[in-house]
Amino acid sequence: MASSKAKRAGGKEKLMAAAMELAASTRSLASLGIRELSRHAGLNPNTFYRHFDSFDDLGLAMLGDLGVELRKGLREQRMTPALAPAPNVDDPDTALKYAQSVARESVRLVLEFVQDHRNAYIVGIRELFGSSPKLRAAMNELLDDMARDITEDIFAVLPVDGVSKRDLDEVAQIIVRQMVFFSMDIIEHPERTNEIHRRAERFILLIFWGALSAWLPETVAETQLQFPEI
Amino acid sequence: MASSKAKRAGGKEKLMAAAMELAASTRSLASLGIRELSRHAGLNPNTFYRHFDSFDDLGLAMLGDLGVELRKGLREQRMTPALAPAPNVDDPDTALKYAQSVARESVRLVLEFVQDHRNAYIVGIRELFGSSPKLRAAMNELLDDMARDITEDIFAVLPVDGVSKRDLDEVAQIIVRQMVFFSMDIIEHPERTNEIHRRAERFILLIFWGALSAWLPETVAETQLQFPEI
DNA sequence: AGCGCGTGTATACACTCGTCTACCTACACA
DNA sequence: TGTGTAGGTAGACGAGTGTATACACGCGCT
Repeated sequence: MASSKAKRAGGKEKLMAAAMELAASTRSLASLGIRELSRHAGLNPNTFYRHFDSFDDLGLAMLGDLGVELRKGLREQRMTPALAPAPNVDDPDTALKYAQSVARESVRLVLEFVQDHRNAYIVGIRELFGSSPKLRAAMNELLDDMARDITEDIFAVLPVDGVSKRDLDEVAQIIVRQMVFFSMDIIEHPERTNEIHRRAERFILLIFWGALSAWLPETVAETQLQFPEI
Repeated sequence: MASSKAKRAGGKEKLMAAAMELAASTRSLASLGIRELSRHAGLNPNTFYRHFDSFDDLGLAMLGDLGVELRKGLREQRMTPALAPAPNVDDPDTALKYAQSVARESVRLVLEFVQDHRNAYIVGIRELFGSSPKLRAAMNELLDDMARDITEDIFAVLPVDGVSKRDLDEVAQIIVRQMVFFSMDIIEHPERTNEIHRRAERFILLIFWGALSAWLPETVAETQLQFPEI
């Protein structure tokens, strides 16, 4: 890779990087011009055709990259500090503290990732509701995959009886989708980071609280659990 | 209005209608061309300049229209059938049924509105995450206003002690935002209408269930309320 | 009657766009 | 050593773009 003459030095990557910059700061992916893009990448317009058939093509490549990086980044850090000590689910107090720390840790993880990959995220979210059906579908799939990741992780750690994977997945999807909004909030208002983290944590605990009360009412009734103040 | 010669016949409205069609079916608002737009509206390109300074201008006008129509449509139907009989909040069973019918009615209302205003919704949601900061801000404001509407309505009907308006507003915002996704789901998959309605209802009940258990735990503990099967 | 103004049109100019054809160069491999 | 091929460039074409200037019509004034 990377020859001495700086010739074969990955025009594809340059194009994708340029596309990310332009799409994040200026407009949607589909509305970029081939010439504008190549100009920004310091390449000849025709080079685009060497690597991509269309802008959907380029978009799919970018979302693919974002997806693997995101899921990898989240997965590899998921089973760490907060989750390492397998909790005693029967003791309500530790279970609550455990859930709270997991929520806090997960929120921190995602939102920091967002800020570290600002441009990629902007493009991704934009295309989630953008004009290209292919990109919309790809982005939706990515979100659903993330939800499934969450579900599996939870199931692996807490194989709760009486809660179907299907129900859990529905909740996970709700969370992932809501995080899209929180991500956008933090991108647009980085100065409100603390508030946004707090709201995201509250939301997650709230929905799990609802799920717990709905699915395992006797557990909640028996133990006088108190929703934490956050 | 509307002269005999069909001359002064509202080019502004024609342009906005054409913009809605094009933006919904083809691409984002900002990437429309003036010529393309006017052509689609059957007007001369320069006519655009008579009415709008920029595409942001046009977008703001469209979102403004969508906003008043949406909020009006929802408000005027809010205090109807399901809510008319003021419920007995102290009787858990009727309270639950009440909440359930409100949720179902609200979901139906919103999602039917979405399907009746498909194009407007597509444009609105697209610009919510689009490239124009002004339009993003306007759309976010619209959502927050809707959340405030909900909060006020709930407070008017159920002035629950021990629950702050601020907390309730946070939940309302979560709901409104999640409904954006459900709206998109129903636009993209109208054949799954029933499933999507069910999921939306479940979500709303779930989050309220969580809020109830979190804020008023004794109420839930005292009465053996059961989360409904839906 | 005369005038101003809001609205819509016609034409023209300079520019950018996507894409086609042709050419160049470095590497892989036989 | 020769050759095929992937990656990158150059130039040109016609079509479409934003917008400026100038013109046309109808209404509400005074």
